[in-house]
Amino acid sequence: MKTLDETRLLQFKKNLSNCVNIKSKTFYNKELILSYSPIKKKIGFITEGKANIVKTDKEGNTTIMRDLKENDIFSNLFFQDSEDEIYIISNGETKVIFIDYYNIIKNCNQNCPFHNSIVLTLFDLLIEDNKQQNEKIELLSKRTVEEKILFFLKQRMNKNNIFKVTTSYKAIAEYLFVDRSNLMRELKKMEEKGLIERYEKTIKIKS
Amino acid sequence: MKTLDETRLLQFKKNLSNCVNIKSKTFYNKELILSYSPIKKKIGFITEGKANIVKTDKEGNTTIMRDLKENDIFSNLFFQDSEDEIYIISNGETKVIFIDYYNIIKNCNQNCPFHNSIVLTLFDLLIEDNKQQNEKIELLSKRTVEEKILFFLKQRMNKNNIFKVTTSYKAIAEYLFVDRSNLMRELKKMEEKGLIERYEKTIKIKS
DNA sequence: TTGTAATTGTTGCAAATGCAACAGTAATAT
DNA sequence: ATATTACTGTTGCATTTGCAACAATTACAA
Repeated sequence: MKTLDETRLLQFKKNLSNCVNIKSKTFYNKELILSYSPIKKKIGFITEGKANIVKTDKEGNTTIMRDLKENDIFSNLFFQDSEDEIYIISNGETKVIFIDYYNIIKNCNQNCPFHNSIVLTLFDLLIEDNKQQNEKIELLSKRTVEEKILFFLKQRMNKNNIFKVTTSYKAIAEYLFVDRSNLMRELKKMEEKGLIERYEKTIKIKS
Repeated sequence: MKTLDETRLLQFKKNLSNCVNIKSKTFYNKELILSYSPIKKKIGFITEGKANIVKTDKEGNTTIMRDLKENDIFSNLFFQDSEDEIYIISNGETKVIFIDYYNIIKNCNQNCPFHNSIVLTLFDLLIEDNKQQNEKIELLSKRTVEEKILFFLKQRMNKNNIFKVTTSYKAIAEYLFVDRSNLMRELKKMEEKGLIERYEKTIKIKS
């Protein structure tokens, strides 16, 4: 049984609007949702759309650290001060609720009836995020590009073993932290080996 | 200012013993602390010593996914059912407090005065864990072994730019997901380049 | 619609990396 | 004290990977 079902998330959103000073905001494609800040501690919750956690190092190399989607949370609390710059960037139209960290640790009102429930849901959302991070670490622990691709595909394929590239091969390569041309080359090899079938942006996993 | 200072962690441990049905247990070197289980949902808190999150794939390859130390939390809730097996293994003598997940989501007693505080501390511990995971992802996003080594060393060096290998080079290679012999080779190259100085298990970072 | 920018697909090549093997050393157990 | 096991350090070699460059295609904006 999932700990975070639709009903609970709906309740969560309702509670939020009753309890904490929340701010809701809509972003369009490639807008900055949140950047590292030790001052304004915020937790964000995606109610609609998608976003990426993007890192840029001092040489200007950009990597996609994480994909975020509806019902995922993120926070500048998750990042340490670093040489690299880390941003949350919208991927298409994205609606976000911002929750002030201090509203969580301090009870918003005396005995606010919603507070407990909100904190517990945030707790479970954090666990869910933690799980996703572990998956990413597991993905990156794969030794070869082929293994990474297979792990990635198997995680995302539907019932019919089909995965559709909704973003781009470029984005996938960035997500896997591998060279794009090498990703293409490996996909071709995998097709020759019979591991996958590929028709443009549709991939069928055969193993 | 740190959100999780010594005082607060001390209070946390005290509260735990007053509130939730906790179990404290001591493990010796290389013992199994926790494994994946969808039934018994537990959160562990390390009060003394160190541990590793270790993954073994179906070919038997073992990788160290994370290092855990005093005041870190872990949970089988953080892992999804997977082909690979994931365990928490003690690294030397390790003391752990186990907290039942259901004791967190259900208030242990009516209006237990400790509960709120415990949940909030767990919340912050989760954020801290999240941060550490992001650091690991950032580490793995580095393109070359040299970059990985430097990132790893800079994170762990002391005020005098010294890092002491307390575990083993083998363990570090596993943590960086790189070949051990290649790690040694790169260390040698880095020494020749003047990036580091090395005397057995003591490394001085010079950049 | 047309021009511009972004993505895809491909390849040669150099460099980085993993693998295997082995000797030497250190740590641990008997 | 000695045997056994684990770790360190090194190397040759094959393979994988990233990089650079380019044409072809697709998406997007003026």
